[in-house]
Amino acid sequence: MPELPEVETVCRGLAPHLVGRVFTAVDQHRDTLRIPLPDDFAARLTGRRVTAVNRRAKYILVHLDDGAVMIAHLGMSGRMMIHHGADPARQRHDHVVFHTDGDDHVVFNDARRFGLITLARSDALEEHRLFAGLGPEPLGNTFNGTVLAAALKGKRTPIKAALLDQRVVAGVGNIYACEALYHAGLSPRRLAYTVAGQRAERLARTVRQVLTAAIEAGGSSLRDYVQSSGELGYFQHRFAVYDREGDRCPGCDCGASVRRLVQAGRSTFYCSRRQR
DNA sequence: CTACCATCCTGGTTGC
DNA sequence: TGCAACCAGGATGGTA
Repeated sequence: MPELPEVETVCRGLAPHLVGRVFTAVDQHRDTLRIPLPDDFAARLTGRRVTAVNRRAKYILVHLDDGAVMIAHLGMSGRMMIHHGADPARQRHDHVVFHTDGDDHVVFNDARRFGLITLARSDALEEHRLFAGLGPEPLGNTFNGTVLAAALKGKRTPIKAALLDQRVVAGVGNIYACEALYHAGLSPRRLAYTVAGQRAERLARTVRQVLTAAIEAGGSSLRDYVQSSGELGYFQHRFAVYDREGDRCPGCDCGASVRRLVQAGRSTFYCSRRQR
């Protein structure tokens, strides 16, 4: 489920249930997700109080009172679900259950196991191998057209692929790359280095706008729940092009229809009239 | 550098 | 209805 808006939504859903709470027990049902869980994972969390929950790129960060941080990535199919009251029956693909001293517990479920959970020191996060090299946060105040153009300079790869490169900008995935390019009027095939100046300004702006609008909508729910509460995000109803092959281009009177192409093994949706 | 491919894994949808 | 092929929100590593 997860690009930046979905991960942000999950963090906001988790925070009220975790911040200030103590992990009373952690049930670990699997040793390895995308990477192995740390040694003594459950023991290192048990008894710790959560001080904050936030996000970097598509990573969920759960900060603990001993200076450790739990890093979680949802991959393609990961979910963090909040369960109230007594333990419900374990569901298929529930890998870790976090019990707190509150009324509820959090379950990490991931059918495909492309997600990961690990631990790091909060004072060394930016040097952690998962974070070293990540580009700017698109909703942060360091991201703008100038910064984007600098990251794209000299890159002869298609702009669509460049937006998916987490070193260029952190947190954009397949859906929002398509949407941002559409709103910027840029062809997904355009070579990245040609996006500079006004084009880069425009693209930086549309990336920011589409992500912000998606967060306000609670993210997008395709096949899965997004919000930890189990509610559905609804930004998918506002997609201009993503998964809309054959639909009329929605934003103008160009009369063209949305097309699909494959780039770097991923589907790209676009309007060839509007996007140049 | 670049493009391209395969890989990790499961499940839902589509088409015959 | 059965079954196989194909597709999926991500990231990485290898090859030419």
